[in-house]
Amino acid sequence: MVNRMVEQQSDDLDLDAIFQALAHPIRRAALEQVADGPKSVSELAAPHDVSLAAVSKHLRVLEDAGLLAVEQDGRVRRCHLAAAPLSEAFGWLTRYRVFWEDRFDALEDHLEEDTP
Amino acid sequence: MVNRMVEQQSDDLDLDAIFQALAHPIRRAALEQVADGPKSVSELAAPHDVSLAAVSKHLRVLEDAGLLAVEQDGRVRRCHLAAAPLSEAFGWLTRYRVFWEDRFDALEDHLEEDTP
DNA sequence: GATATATTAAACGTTTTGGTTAAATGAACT
DNA sequence: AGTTCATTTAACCAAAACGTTTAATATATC
Repeated sequence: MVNRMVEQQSDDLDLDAIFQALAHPIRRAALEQVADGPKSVSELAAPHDVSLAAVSKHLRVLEDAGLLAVEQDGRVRRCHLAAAPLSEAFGWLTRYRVFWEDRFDALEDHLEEDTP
Repeated sequence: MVNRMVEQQSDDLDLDAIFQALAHPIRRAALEQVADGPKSVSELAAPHDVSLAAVSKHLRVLEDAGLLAVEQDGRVRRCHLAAAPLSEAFGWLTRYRVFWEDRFDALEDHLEEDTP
């Protein structure tokens, strides 16, 4: 019980950072870009109409959320997708899936699930 | 093609608001609370260690993101879950599912998917 | 060694976020 | 009518987010 609360709390911290990271279009775009393969910071910045420094900061947010893995390669930083934390966000959302998929089954499922 | 870009842009606005709404523990908790059935503002505020006014603002954020539907019932506001927009966030995440589920299949699937 | 390139750091300004307390609104109860 | 209850609004504050421009840093290249 205590265990569960502690676990939830740390998950919360993760989820805060993850959802926050996903809440900006440039950062979501960056994730889409690296999903096509590793990209340098400049490559990631190119499509966006903000300064390179701004993009650099966005990438830091993604990195801090654990969504972007960066590897130094000479003077270039190769950014690649680290998707694992997304599964946490996905997992959180999954609990609500029944609520938009089938409204009637949803209630049943939920009640059963919560009273084992 | 143009259609897709326009669509994506409006989705972006939604996703910004949705992910932003999910990025705070009190707001996520509120959604969990209303998932158990409609709740008044006071009921939603009770478990949290902030003022009622603060919770009221959080609920407004959820409402603006379309995640909370509020219905006036006398002097009480009945808040109930509006899960539909969550499917948008879910949909966005789904594209990355393969990246954390099976790393090798992921690349294949992705490449196939992107080059029909 | 000098210079160009890639990226971050610093300093700064504006807007948004998240919280507070106190007052306002509006429905319900006596 | 007056009071209590549920909730929001207003005014305010501190911190964070997001952007800029101008250093600084470190690696390539000539």
